Amino acid sequence: MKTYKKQKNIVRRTREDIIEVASHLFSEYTYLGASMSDIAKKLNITKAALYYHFKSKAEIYKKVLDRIFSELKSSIAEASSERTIDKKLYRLIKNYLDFGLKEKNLIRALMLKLSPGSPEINKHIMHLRENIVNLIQPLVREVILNKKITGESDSYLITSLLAGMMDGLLLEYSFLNKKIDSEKVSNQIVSILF
Amino acid sequence: MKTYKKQKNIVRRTREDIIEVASHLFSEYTYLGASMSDIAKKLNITKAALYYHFKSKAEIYKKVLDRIFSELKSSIAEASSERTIDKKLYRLIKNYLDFGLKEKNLIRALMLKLSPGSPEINKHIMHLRENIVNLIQPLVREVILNKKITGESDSYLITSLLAGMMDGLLLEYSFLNKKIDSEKVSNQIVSILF
DNA sequence: CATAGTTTACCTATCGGTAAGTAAGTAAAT
DNA sequence: ATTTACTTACTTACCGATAGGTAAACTATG
Repeated sequence: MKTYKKQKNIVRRTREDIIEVASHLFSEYTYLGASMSDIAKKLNITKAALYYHFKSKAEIYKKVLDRIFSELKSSIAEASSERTIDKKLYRLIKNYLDFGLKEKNLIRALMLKLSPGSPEINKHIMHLRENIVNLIQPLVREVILNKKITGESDSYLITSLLAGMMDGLLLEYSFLNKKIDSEKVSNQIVSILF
Repeated sequence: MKTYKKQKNIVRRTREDIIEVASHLFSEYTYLGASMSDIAKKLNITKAALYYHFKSKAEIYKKVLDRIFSELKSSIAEASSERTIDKKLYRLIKNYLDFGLKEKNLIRALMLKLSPGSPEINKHIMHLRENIVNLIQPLVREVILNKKITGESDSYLITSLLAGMMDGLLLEYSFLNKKIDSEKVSNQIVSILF
């Protein structure tokens, strides 16, 4: 039996480093705009080394998206821990906005289907995107039920509006390089929506 | 002996044709995702012919964006012709949504800074984008003044929210390939916002 | 015949990706 | 303790394909 131990004293985190660096480059220049060479150069390794750790560019990209998604997910989950529904909603919005501001560019890929090219990647994004909507919708439904919103409203549309509003806002502000006061804006959205 | 394509009675509008075709390809595959060869192939001409009409890929792209922008602009302008403020707002939203649905993908480039690469193009988009906000904001301000919206609201934020909501919605629906009932949604937005 | 419009043929740069080689470490057998 | 077998984590050097772009020859038409 041959059990090879992992190397001890050296902290091996090349894979994570690659994802980290790739994350920045993809978010800045999009999937097609950032090349494997670019990523390698920024890491001071060769392109071939990337292919030692990942089997393709698409695989790196998917891992990048997965990382962003899981961060966003826990950020949204945090909101559910609030006690009152109003607070939940407020926290959801604020966390979402804060997250989007931090990850300025990459969230676009996740939200906005910015990956041309392989259907494989599109499918992956589609899947993540659905997950996000599913995270938000229950909370919105809860709010609607609680507030007894007027007839026409359905939770799907409201969720779309809410998500759209947040995404759009983030884009607007990141586009113009404006600062955003997430607390103020969150409050405004809450008061506007319900 | 080479036989070149017949081109006698046909109307020569190659430049417009190029912009038309490029528009579709850019919107479907983004700037980086659509190549000059792709454009040429779809037009049944050669790549070199493109360079007879345009000096670079970037120039074609800018012209494409300009065309989209002017269409959007007149679509927004239409709203101002309505008599009551409520109607204006409704028309603004509906026209914007309808336009966005028609030009599904390209509006993204205009709205969402999807062009990596040359700063030249980014600058161009920035400029168009500002113009659009400037078109919308006066109407929103008018509505706010008229409705005497509650204290905290300022027209810039509301405009951002509105634009964001519309862009976000369009993306959401185009992403999921859902049909959108622009009348219903427009009404919902109006009633939610004000 | 002049010229607008197009094609052919080609350029260089870069793309994603791969084959082969290797220094350095690890684990087990001698 | 040394050797042997093997792994890890790379590098070098290259591949075919394609990118944007250009020079020059060609063709159709007014």
